[in-house]
Amino acid sequence: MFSKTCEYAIRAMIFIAQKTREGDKVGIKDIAAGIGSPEHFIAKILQDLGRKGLLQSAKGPNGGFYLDKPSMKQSLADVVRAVDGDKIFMGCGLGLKQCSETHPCPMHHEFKVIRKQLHQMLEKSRVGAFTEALENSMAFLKR
Amino acid sequence: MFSKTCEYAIRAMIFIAQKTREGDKVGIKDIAAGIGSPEHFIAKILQDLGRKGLLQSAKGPNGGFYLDKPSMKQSLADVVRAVDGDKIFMGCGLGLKQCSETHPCPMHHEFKVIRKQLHQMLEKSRVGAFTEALENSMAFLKR
DNA sequence: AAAATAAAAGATATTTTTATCTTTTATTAA
DNA sequence: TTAATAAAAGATAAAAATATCTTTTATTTT
Repeated sequence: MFSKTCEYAIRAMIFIAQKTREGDKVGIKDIAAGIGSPEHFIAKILQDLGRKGLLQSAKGPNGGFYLDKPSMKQSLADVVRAVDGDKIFMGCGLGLKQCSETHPCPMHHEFKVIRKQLHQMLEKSRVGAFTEALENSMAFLKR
Repeated sequence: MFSKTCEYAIRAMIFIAQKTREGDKVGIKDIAAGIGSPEHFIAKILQDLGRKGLLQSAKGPNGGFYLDKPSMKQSLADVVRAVDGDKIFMGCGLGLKQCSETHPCPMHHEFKVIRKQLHQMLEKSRVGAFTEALENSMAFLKR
């Protein structure tokens, strides 16, 4: 459904949000360990998310990644869009570039329903809103 | 959503079904031209689908690809499963292998709803049932 | 100021997906 | 039974995604 990069990004954002709530910044090693991703790979992904303003970071001792107030309120849809773009929300299910509302492919309307639901579901899910669910199963962003 | 391979496969199956309805077998070149795919690439994909029994083919003059009665009734879900496997229907939205009904990731239940709908939609769509929709817009399986 | 810490950036490597090219096998028709 | 046709199979190539390693820059603490 999403690229691996995007899956890692979502898991990392949720993980960082959780740590931020606890009042901590969190380093790359802890994030990689916490979500079960390759360390250098998630580092690259977070650099990119940082540049795009989806998360905050601080260099040096006691540094690490964290989320400011507005970042905590971002939706999973925002994360997906930043990483994979909006083709999952907009693109044709059969990969046809010319497919559109006025010039629909044979499956256009069927896919439209699914996409819309996926979109709404991801828009509703805020990265900072997983605390409760995660408290018992923090281990769960791994593997 | 699907791999490119899978998108081509779906488009080709619908295209072949249409030609079969018209009473013709159809060659690789026509298929490639008809769905806007690289010729050799779709050839490989169809070879694979043939081996798996999703379509039929005949070598030699007047040969080509076609669908027998049972093949015409296959669903798009069958095609997707044959090409991309069932991870799109079953896998965790966040890419977590251990995620399951009894040990769900934070987004498990939300994704479940979407997946189920996608699954049902694809199960309902038969490769042989696009004729009407396509008659006016056959050009549409291209690009 | 110097040493230590941690992210940012840059470069390289591996794997997977997508695409292409060539040869072989089966079938038909003349 | 030979020539032509068309898919099957095999081999190779290019591009994209995923992963790793090294160097640099910014920050903090001593």
